[in-house]
Amino acid sequence: MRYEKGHKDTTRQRIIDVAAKQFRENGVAAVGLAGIMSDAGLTNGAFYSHFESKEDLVQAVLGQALGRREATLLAASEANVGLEATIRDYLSARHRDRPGGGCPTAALVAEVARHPKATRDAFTDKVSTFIPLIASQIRAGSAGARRRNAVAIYGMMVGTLQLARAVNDKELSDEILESGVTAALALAEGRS
Amino acid sequence: MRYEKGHKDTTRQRIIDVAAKQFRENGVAAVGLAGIMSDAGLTNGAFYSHFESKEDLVQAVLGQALGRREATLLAASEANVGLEATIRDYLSARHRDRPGGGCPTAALVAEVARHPKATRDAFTDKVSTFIPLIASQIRAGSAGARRRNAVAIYGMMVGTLQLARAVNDKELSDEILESGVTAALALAEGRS
DNA sequence: TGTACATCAGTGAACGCGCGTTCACTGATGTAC
DNA sequence: TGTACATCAGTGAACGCGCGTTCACTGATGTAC
Repeated sequence: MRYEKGHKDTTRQRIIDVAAKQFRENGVAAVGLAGIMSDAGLTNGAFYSHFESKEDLVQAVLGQALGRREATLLAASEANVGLEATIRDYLSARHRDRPGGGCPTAALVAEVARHPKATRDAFTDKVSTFIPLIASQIRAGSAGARRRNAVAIYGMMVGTLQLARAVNDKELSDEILESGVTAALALAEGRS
Repeated sequence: MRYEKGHKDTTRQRIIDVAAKQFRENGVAAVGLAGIMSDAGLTNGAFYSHFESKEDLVQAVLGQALGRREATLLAASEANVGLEATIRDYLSARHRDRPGGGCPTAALVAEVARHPKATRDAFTDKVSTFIPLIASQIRAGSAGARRRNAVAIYGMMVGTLQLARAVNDKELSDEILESGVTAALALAEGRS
């Protein structure tokens, strides 16, 4: 072989994309490197010419997936459209039913809490940028109240999406999503 | 050997207690049966005279740990003390720092969503009983609004506790807990 | 232009290890006669 | 009262398997002279 310029970056990106999907669908601990590599069309051994370890891949996945969320939030913030669309999209049946392409926080936050410092640092950095991005889209209240409500909205979106995914009853699951939307919209409007 | 009456139940309970702690601390997927059994003072093989499989143990743990939470909620509801103490206790630094003895939902909800139907059924049953128990402690609003806010409070408590645990910055983590308390109390008072 | 060597993404077999699960066995006690 | 057998919680070695990781090797291309 010998590959065109940028080939290695493309391959690395393909591994990250596959891992991002599998991690969110099944959790980091339950996903093996062999399965990731074969879905990426490669063999086992090639993994270590792209990443130092599984943990290194976890950090790359988190950084990139959370970075994408950040970009979306930033675009919404600059377009000055308000949080409603973001909240409705986040707490939708579609998002609930497609964890593989969805929010990495909702899928992985509990696992991240048990991972090494470097991984938690990467996560913390992104959370720190999410909060003011959400706060900037809240209409009313002091700066402190807007920030407080931003944190609460983020926490509620993550928690209600997870509940809706875990519950084994479609009606209850839909109700959880709707309740989350109503309460999050109230916080987004600066009420309470 | 040969053991006094009730010995086997005591042993089974000890296994469940050890597993409940380890699962909440490290996640179901990351915890092995050998470690559970040795912490319970037993050897590998004894496991299968108490449980049919690891999944069977997961169900026993979830049922019991969630049942304990239900009993606490029920007591608070009957004492008619309001939700404030429950919320402050849930979103406390103490609870954040001791996942092993804490809320099984916050620790395991994302994993439960990926487990077999029987496990998710056990979880769904308990969530279904939690919601009216929380709703009954909300002061104002129509029955529908109280139930809606109960779901939102539950989701927010779970999500903000998880965020506070994952974040690697004590100040930010404390802020997340405080923001959750403020917003949850607002919902508990029937505002918004 | 032709030859020798360097580069390097990817291969695929192998490493030791811990997993969930199985099973023949132990040994203290209870029961039957 | 003494003997033979049944019971059963727990032991501990072993099962096959997939894990993360390592490594000698391949082979197409680029570079040096």
